[in-house]
Amino acid sequence: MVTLKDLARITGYSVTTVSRALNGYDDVNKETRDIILAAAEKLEYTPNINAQSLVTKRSKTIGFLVSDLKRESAKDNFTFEVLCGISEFVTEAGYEMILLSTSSSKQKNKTFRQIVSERNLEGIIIQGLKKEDPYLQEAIKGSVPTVLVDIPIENETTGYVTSNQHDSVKKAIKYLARLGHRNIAYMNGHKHAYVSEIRYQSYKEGLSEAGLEVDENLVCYGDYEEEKAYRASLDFLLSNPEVTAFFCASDIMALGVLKAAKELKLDVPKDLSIIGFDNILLTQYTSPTLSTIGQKPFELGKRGTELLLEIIQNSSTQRHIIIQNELILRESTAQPGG
Amino acid sequence: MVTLKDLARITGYSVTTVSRALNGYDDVNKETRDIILAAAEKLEYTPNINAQSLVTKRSKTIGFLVSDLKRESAKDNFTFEVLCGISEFVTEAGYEMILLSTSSSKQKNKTFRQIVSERNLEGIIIQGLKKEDPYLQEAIKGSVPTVLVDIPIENETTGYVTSNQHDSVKKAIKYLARLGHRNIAYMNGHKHAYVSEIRYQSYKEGLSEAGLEVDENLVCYGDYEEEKAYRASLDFLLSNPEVTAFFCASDIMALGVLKAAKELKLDVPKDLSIIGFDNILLTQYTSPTLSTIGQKPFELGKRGTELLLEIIQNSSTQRHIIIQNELILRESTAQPGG
DNA sequence: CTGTTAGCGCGTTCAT
DNA sequence: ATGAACGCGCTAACAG
Repeated sequence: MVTLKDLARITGYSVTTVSRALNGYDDVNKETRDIILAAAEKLEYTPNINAQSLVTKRSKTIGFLVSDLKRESAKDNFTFEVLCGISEFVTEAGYEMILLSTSSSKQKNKTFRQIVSERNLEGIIIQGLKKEDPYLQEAIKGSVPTVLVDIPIENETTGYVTSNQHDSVKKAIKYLARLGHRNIAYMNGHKHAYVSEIRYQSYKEGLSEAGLEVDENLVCYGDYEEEKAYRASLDFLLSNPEVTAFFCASDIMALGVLKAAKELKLDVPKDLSIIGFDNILLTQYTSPTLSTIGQKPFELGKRGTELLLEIIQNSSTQRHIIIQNELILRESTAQPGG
Repeated sequence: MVTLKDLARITGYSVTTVSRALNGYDDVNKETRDIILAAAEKLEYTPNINAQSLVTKRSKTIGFLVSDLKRESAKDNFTFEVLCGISEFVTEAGYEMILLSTSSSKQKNKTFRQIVSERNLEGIIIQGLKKEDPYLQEAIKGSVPTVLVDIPIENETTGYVTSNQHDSVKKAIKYLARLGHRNIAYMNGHKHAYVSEIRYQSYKEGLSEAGLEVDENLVCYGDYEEEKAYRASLDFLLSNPEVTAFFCASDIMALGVLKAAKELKLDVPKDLSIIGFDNILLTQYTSPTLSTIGQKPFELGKRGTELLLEIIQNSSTQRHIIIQNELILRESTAQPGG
């Protein structure tokens, strides 16, 4: 490892001068700078960011905090796409990202503030934490620059990125209504997620705006899991034969509904239309292919990082960014009866 | 941020004593220790790892180096699963992981060694780099503890994790032969990946051991992309109607072959059997569902991290770990002709 | 323009 | 059993 001291020794200048030459200060002789730069290049000098951050308080590092990354999470390429988006922008900006996975056991030992100060993190992006998660609460109250994915809360040091879920869900519901569907069911996820609430509200508003009545009995809960959605919809479809369309808060649950429909010999879309949410890769390969609301998680990650760095540098004019979703129509939607 | 100095001021002891009490040295009075520990707990003290690493040279941080994480990589849940595995073990061991994504532009400015020393990384896990990647070469030659995923190279400071690709590919080929297939084609990926070579070799050996001749003309190249595999196999199947089975070096390419078969009105598996590699989620949802060789990327990540930490601590007895794959038979394989 | 001094937060001699 | 002094690699205040 080559240090400033090494460069100082070799070039004959003091550590201070070397530091200033390298950091582009203009109070250093041009020739001196050239000599130092040449030496740095030759020896492949890179500043030790840890040492730098100790004095400047700027670690050039942000954290990406996600809920417990277990084996099962691997299916969730939403998180991964967000991650890729973060990675791309963070690199461009000369920062690096550290992956933080919460686990309940860990939370007992370390507070959010500790995790941040341990490594001088300049900011944090949070995704997938449940509403009541203590880390989330701490992040919102604290003064560490934070960007939330899909959790619409903002304050002095907190911003968020999300998609126009409200509009896009309403659009999907109204689309179904326009096709002629009158009994449109909703498969919701668990109540720990902010998005469940938003999507549910939007579903109800969509119905209203389409002139349809809201019937609380047409709501199922699938916990964002295929298996649970499958079982829930199996029962549900049996006892509610009047339902001709299902809007699901996630594609994974839509797969469960699709499976249940097949089990019940219901033809999709002839007997039952299905719309999911996320546009996961699978939706293009099921049979029938699945209509869905497409999110752009990569963009969420990228723009979220952008926002975070703005908050860190105090150069942000706004505290939230909305990415546009798109309604993607495939084979799983049609007029009732075909 | 609460520091050792703060604790010293509050408890009335010196910084040195506080440091030793917290680090479990036994040359400190029990009462003193209790007082200090209580204060630390109360103030939620956490050591600043950056400062620690400056003096101990142990940053408690490893890097996960992957090839350019672009928007398209998001489909690749192999990488994500490896990531999840790393995350799980790294956390258990009190380490943290930093995500490093290479890009050719970045490589011009920074050498591998620089990336490591910049943040005092204790070790690196490398996945998905091409054979000729300069970072990979540097990693192997250098003295930074390194674990390679699916690249069988080992030396004093380099180890690897991989799966028993050799055996599992041969097993798949011999299975097809036992079903009665005589003309088994191979869809290879690009030549930049080590695994392409290994799988190709194993394919040939599998044929030989099954008493079948190796015909170089039965090899296609799909670059690990669905679209390319689709186009390559479309041509190929037209001009090689005797082929009744296709072994593919990845599921993604198997999807391309499946698409081509449908395009050509070939029934899978009656007219054409297909086996893929990876066991991606999609393989369970295609129609027909896809037989494949299942890897355990989560395990690769987890065990790889385990190995890396052993190399770092110099406690490793071996330098490589092999995870067992499994041949998963679904609907895309049958006897020729049905 | 350049060097000296100081200190970020921490662990580690070496005294006492 | 405890503390003073030093240094990790770096930037910043001040002097000259």
